[in-house]
Amino acid sequence: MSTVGLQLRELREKAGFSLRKAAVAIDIDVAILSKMERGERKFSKELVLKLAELYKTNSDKLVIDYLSEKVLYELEEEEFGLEALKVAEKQLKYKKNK
Amino acid sequence: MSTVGLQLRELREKAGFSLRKAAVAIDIDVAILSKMERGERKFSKELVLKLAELYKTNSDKLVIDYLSEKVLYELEEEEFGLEALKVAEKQLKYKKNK
DNA sequence: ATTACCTTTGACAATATTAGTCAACACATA
DNA sequence: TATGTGTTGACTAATATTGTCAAAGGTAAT
Repeated sequence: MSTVGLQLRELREKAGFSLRKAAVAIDIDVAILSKMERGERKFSKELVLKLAELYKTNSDKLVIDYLSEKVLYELEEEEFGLEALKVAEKQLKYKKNK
Repeated sequence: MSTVGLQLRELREKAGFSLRKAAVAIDIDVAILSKMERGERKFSKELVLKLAELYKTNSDKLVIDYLSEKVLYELEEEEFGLEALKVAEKQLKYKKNK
């Protein structure tokens, strides 16, 4: 399950766009959008932003979830995934204070 | 800087392997190992494990750092990188208890 | 100064992964 | 039937990753 996909599907429906209309509006093939919403294909950040704009919604949470999914994808099945995340977090915090 | 690269370089030197010998032992081109140790190319997990074994050292920390680097690479320059990590962590913890 | 190592570098080819295109399908409804 | 909906799979194109190779430059010993 892709939460970004589900979120964007809901947003699209609430905004009254058909899959085709939305795809045309952001200039991609309808097949791609269909697959992305269902998690069969990964989103790109660019498309997440375009869709958020199209649906007139704030993109922050969407982007965060998008990144989170990307990270989890890399860590799936990894025994030390959680430890790796903690190390990454520490490094990132440190970097921010540079 | 790649901490995995640096760590593996130190380990190699302590174990008394030349770059060439180590590369031969794990069956890769010496150029690749050279680049990996210096962070010019990404390691694969498989190679990290092979090298750890070659150097007779525990691989856990190396793997964790390897994964952490991979994750940070995806998040570099991302405004919401830290938030994404936290979401990912939460999801991973949840998943572990399934 | 040549031999024998070492590491680094860059150009190139091979492969794998990801992204995009397209046509057809199934479903519903006017 | 005609129109609009979303889904699917096969195919191609583009991009990224990996592997190969030859050559360069360094160091040390003889």
